[in-house]
Amino acid sequence: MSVATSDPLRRVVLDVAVAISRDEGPDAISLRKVARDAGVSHQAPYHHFGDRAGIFAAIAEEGFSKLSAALIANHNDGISGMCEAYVRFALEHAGHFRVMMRNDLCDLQNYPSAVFQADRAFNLLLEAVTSALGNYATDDDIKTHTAFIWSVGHGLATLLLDGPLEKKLEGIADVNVLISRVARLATASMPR
Amino acid sequence: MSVATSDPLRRVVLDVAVAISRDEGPDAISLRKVARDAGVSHQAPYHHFGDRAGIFAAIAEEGFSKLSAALIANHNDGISGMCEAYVRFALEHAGHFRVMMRNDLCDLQNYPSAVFQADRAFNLLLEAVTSALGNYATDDDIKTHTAFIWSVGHGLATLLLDGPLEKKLEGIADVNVLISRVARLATASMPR
DNA sequence: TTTCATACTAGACACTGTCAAGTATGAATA
DNA sequence: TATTCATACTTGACAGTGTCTAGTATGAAA
Repeated sequence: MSVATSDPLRRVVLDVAVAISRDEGPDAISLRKVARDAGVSHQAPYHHFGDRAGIFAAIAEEGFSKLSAALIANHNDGISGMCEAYVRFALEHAGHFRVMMRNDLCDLQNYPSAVFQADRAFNLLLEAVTSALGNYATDDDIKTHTAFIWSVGHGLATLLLDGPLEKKLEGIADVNVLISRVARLATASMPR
Repeated sequence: MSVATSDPLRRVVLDVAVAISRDEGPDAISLRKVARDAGVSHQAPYHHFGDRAGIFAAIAEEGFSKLSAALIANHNDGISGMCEAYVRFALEHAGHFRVMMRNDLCDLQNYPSAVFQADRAFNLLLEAVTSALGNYATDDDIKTHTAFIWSVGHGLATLLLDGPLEKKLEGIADVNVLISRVARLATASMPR
C-alpha cells in the first residue's frame, strides 16, 4: 500500500485506514501497520486520534458527512431515490460505511462532531418521509415509515456489502437493477 | 462470568463466547479469557475449534439452525410473519446473530455444515416468497421480492441491535409494535 | 531568550492468536 | 496382558497489537 507521503500524516492515516476497511474490513486495521506503511513511528498516528476508537470516530464522521451529501444530491428523486442513494453510497464508500455502522468499534456518543454529522444525515431522511406522507400524517406514522425505509436501504446495503445476498441471488440481471427495484418496492406501500 | 463446569468444554466455550458476543460484541471474545473463565489452559478451546474462525463458524452454524426453527415456527403467518420472526430472532439471539452476519469473522465457505444451515434458512424465505407471489411470478420477481423482504428484516434487525434506530425513534410506542408495523409495510407492496 | 504547544520518537507492558511439543487417559487391538 | 493410538488436554514460546509513559526536535509567541 503506497501513499503520497507529502500529505499531512492525519490525512494519510485516515486514507490508509479507510482503504484497509474497504478491502479487508475495519478489524483488519492495525494502527501499527498503518504507521509502518506511512513511514512513521508506531505512536505517530495516536498523536492525531488519541486511540483506536478515535480513528474510527474520524472515519465515521467523514462518512456521515459524505452520506449527507449523497442524500442531498438525490433529494429530488423522492424517498425511492434517497433509498437508492443510501445503498449506492454504502457500496461506493464501503470503507467508511462499514465503520459508520459498527457501534462496537467506537461509541460515537463520545465524539460530538460525529454525532452532528450522523444526525444531519438522519434528519434528511426524516424530512423526506415527512414531506412524502403529507401534512396529516401522525408522528407515529412518520417514525414507522422512516424506520421502514431506512431498514430497506440499510438491509440491502449490508447484505450486498458483507452478506451472502449477491451470491444467493446470482443470475439476477444486475446489482444496479436490483437496487432500483427494491427501492421502488419500498415506496410502493407508501401513500402518494 | 460463571458457568456450569460439569458441561463438556466445547459447550461451555460456545456458551461463554455467545454470551460475550451478546453483551459486548463478537470482537470482545478472547479465547484466552474464555479459557480462563472455564478454568482450563489457554489452548484447550483450540482443541475443539481449531482456531478463532472455527468458534465463529460453530456459533454461526448453531445460529442459522435456530433461525430456521424460528422461521418454521412462524411459517403460517406468511411473509410478514417470517419477517417479524427474523427480527425477533435477531434481538433474542443477539449473540448468535452478530456472528452469523459478520463475514469477516469467518468465511463460512470453509465450513460446509454452517453453509448447509444458512442455506436452509434462506430457502425457507425463498419458498415463502415463491408461494406468496403465486404460480405466474417470474424468477426475477421472486428474487427481487426475496431480496426486498430479507432487506427489510435484516435492516431493521441490525439497526435495532447495533444501530442508533431505537434511540432516534424514541417515543415510539414499543419496539414490538414497530416491528409488526414495519413487517406489515413490507408486505403491503406485495401482490395478494 | 525563554516559554510552550505541536508533532512526533522510543521503550516498555500486558494481552492476543497461533505454532510446536509434551502428557495423561481410556479404548481398541495383537 | 502389552502395545498402539486417538482424545483431551497442558506448557512454553513467538510475533503482533493497543496503550501508557517519557523524551526530543521545532517553530511560533511572549
